[in-house]
Amino acid sequence: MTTGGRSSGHVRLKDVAALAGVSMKTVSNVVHGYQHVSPQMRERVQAAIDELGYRPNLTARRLATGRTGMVALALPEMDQPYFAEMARLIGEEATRRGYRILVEQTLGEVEAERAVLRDREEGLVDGVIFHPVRIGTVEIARLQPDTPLVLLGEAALPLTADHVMIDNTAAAHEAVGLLLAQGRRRIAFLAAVRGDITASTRVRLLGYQEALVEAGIDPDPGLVLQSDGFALEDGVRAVSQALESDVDFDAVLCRDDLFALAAMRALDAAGRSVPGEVAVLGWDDTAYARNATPPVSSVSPDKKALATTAFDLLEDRMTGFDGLGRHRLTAYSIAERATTSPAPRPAG
Amino acid sequence: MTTGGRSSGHVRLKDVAALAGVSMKTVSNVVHGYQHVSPQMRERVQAAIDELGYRPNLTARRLATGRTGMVALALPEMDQPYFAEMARLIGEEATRRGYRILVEQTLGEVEAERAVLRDREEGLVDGVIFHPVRIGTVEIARLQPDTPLVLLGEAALPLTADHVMIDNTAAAHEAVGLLLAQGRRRIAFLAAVRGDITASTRVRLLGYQEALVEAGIDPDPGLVLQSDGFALEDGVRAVSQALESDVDFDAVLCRDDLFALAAMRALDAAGRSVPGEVAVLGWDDTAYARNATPPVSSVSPDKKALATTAFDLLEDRMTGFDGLGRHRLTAYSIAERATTSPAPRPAG
DNA sequence: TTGAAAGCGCTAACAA
DNA sequence: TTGTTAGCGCTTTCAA
Repeated sequence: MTTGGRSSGHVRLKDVAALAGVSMKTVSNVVHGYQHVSPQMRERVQAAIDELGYRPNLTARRLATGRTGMVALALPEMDQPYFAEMARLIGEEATRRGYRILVEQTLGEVEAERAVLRDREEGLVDGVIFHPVRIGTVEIARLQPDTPLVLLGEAALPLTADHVMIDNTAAAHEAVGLLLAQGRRRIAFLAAVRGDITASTRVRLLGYQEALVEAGIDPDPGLVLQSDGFALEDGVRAVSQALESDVDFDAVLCRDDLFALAAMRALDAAGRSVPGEVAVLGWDDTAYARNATPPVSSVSPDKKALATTAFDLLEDRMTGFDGLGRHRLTAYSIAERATTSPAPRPAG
Repeated sequence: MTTGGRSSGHVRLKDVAALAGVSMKTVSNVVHGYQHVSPQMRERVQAAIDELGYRPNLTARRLATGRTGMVALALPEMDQPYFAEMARLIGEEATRRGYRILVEQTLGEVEAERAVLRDREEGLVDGVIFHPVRIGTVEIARLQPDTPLVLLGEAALPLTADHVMIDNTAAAHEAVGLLLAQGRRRIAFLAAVRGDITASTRVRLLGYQEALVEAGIDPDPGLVLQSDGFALEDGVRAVSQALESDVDFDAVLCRDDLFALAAMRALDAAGRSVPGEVAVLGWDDTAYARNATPPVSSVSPDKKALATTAFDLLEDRMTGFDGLGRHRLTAYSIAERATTSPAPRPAG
């Protein structure tokens, strides 16, 4: 063993073979830890590898094997806490299983989402985990990618691709049930963005209604608060306006934790106490909710389970499974924190 | 033009050439939009491409060109807001320049960081953008990767690799200056994690001291608050303990926005008003700070500039530049929000 | 302007 | 157990 590695640019398998005086196959065997290699042979080859500082060229290996060892993760925005947390978990899962992650940000643009399916990942990755927000079931089915595909989220549920999510309707139902059990009666739903009702909103709204009706309460359309966009300020404005128009509510279920923070801010500005006068319940149980003061209650999808399940399904397909799309529901819970405490405390 | 694409598994360049009755080179020319191709030829080939639904195999292209079109982004954790936001920006920058991003989470583990340099990215990516937290200058210099490398953060500044950061000492200096200008005199520094003083902390602490001395104030070691870890709870505990031990301070500069939230929570629990009794200043200007109520002031590195500069340097190297490491400082500012307002309001 | 063919570096079937 | 060699699919020099 010499002092490692000439800093030369390219050391090829062939070079190692030449130096060790063996065939490429033998070197390959050593590189792969193949069983039937005599110890002395192994040592000789390893010495050559060390001396030259040889590293296999992964691209070449890929071309030869047809396996890339990479999985694409396509999601709207990496910096939204929910997606950031999912990305982290999926990344960890990937590492555990020997894959690497290629991230594709769609930024919620239709074209970018189409591109994910259409031509972007060709031969580049072994599979794709995709959280669409714009394109739906039909289009995905039509684009028929031949790369294994697993979908996340509520936007698209084609029969041809695997899919994982939590039961949003049930979760919303349960969330409202919790608020009802705590004595809330006028429960607002801060979820809809004007002119842009997402699939998630739709299914959650259903659960919201179900729970109310079940409790003998007539859903009041005035309690479905609409915002002009997805930013914090949009949420604040929506809640503030409701407050100013004397919309009467004692709880608000929010589309995500950001909107829960928005509700907190609007309520704070209006001098309403939380949870005394108004309970606030977020969605996704992200760092936003956990780290806020007071800590915000939130519907908590089991993100680890989502990540694991998605990868399970994907790995099936990457290793040959070719059946119809499978749909999995993973667990969720409701993280009860300070903003939904049942014991009202006096205002201000 | 027939109805597009047989759903066959593999369509090769060769197949297109055969169908169009031309050579592979011609097909390749069309695929690449090469100038000198007669219109009728182009049309004929394009028809064949459409008919077969041909998509170039990127892995093969890579092997042939030696260019992968991918850049690795190695960072500790994708779900920490600062890194999430950087990842988003770098991702956008990559898209803009025609690269894709391979994300490598080191989770702050030494071995993972070593692996980034050592053998993980060989032939897989054209370059690496790496934010180390564990390994330092010397080790990076020793590992000498032959892949173009640009470093982010304060941990390592080898002479051999490019590097981008903000001037942390100056920023801390300026931050403390701002607090002083607002009349604060007992400024705490919530930055150090016991037994794990990071490079960032070190340089910021320097700026903190400089500013105090400049103002004729003797730095009080008791005002350097130490936590037991990086989590919110650790920060809360550190601040609460200081409060309980009657450490007297009227401002606290935090190592990151999470610790600023921690300070807010501890202060809130102790009934101290912010910014009335205590000003709070975070670091990184992440969504945590922007979306909290009240909005938290924060030292704001120009993340866009960091991302752009990092990519500029990297692209230089990927296209042949091979000089010594270059070091760039990018802009920062201080985002003044509600927690540092100079006008104290009454408590409670 | 288009064609032929030699790689890119590795893998794996087949031989020895 | 080790060696030979034909691909993997695309690019690109050199010729035509």
